[in-house]
Amino acid sequence: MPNPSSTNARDHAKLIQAQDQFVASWGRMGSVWGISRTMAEVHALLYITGEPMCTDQIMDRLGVSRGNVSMSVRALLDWSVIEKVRLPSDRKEYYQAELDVWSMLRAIARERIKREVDPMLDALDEIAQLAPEVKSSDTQEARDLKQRIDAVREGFELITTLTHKFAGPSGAGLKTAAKLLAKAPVGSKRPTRTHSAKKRTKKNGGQA
Amino acid sequence: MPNPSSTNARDHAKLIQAQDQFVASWGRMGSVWGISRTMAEVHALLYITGEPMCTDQIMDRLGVSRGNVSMSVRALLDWSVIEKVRLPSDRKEYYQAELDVWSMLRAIARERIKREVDPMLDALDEIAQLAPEVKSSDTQEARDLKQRIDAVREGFELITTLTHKFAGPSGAGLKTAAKLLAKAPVGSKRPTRTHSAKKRTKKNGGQA
DNA sequence: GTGGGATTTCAGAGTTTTTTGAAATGACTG
DNA sequence: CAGTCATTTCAAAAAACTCTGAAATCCCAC
Repeated sequence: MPNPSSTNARDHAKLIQAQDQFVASWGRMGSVWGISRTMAEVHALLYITGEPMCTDQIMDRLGVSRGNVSMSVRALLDWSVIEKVRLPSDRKEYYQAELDVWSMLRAIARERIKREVDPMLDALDEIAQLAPEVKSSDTQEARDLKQRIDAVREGFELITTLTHKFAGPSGAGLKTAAKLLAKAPVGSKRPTRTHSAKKRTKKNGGQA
Repeated sequence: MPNPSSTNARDHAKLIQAQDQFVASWGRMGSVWGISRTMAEVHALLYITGEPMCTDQIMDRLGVSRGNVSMSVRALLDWSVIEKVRLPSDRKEYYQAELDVWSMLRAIARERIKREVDPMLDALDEIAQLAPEVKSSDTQEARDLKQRIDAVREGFELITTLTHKFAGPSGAGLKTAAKLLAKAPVGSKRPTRTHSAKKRTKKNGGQA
């Protein structure tokens, strides 16, 4: 590279370095999110640069295979955290990240619920089919079992509802939610021992 | 322990089956939480039965090795979702699960933040060391970079704060938080059921 | 159609995580 | 303390997961 202004050249290097480091961290974290490292890195790269990039650019910058980029990009499109862009000058597909962080965090929350909580709820529904038969000869054991399953289900249903409300595609407000909570007084450890929330089972199209 | 009259015997089988299925689901989910399958299963077993159990009972019921049970139990103790119990009759250690679901969910949230968000925040701090040097010759690119990193950091910091507040060891209230949110009006949107009946059983979003 | 690149797919190689099992250590009792 | 049984540790095996690369497919301009 020439030195148009030596200061700019140095700064540019720093900038690239910062970007790379961001990409690396995000990638490391990906594994912890149940996302593959590459998928996380691709996303990080598109997010941090803000530029539309094509497959080859991504391959080169991250040093991963074409196939891997293809699969990662596909998944990110499904998650709707990146989108296709057509550059008039070029025949290739370009990809660009959604630039609002909150939409990104929302997507993560949404996907996690879909992959973690929902299947569990389905399973609980299924299990509930087995348990209720124990109604006539209700041993203590049987009643306890049902009670515990319901407790778990209630918790997970609440979480799902909240996620749909705040992180759903309509997306009004993960940020809103956060702010609401941040300023809410955290009720002192007064044990409000009501186990109120009743059976508002909003059974989605689950199995069984 | 139970005293099965022939009707009870059938019910008892169902009960065991329901327990096993719960354990299996929880275990499957474990991998998705970054918990090993066995660790999740041990916890599920102790939770769903509610009984104190010793290493051998757990081994037999789950069909895993002694070493594996030992390590899983240790981790669960560290997370404080189970505790040691001494039975006067027996020399072995027995383990028993915390029976409040919310304490369990809280533990999960707490651990996840510790393992996912905190390291990311540290990384962002480090990256922020590189970026600021780009202040004088501020290209648009440089300013964008800083702005994006800050946006991410803000988001993650908010999440951390909230988790400490609501899921921290003092633990006042994941449930409280959920309730606060559940009744809060969401932004401009009326609480209509527009997309309520969404198919829960949906294919995983194309993740490799 | 046809040619030439862009994209997708997927079997197998490579990597990481989890589990096993047996030896080492610890803990209690007589 | 010596014996017995419980628990922990850890190297190596097994399982799960991710990535590669080349062949197959798609897509568009001519």
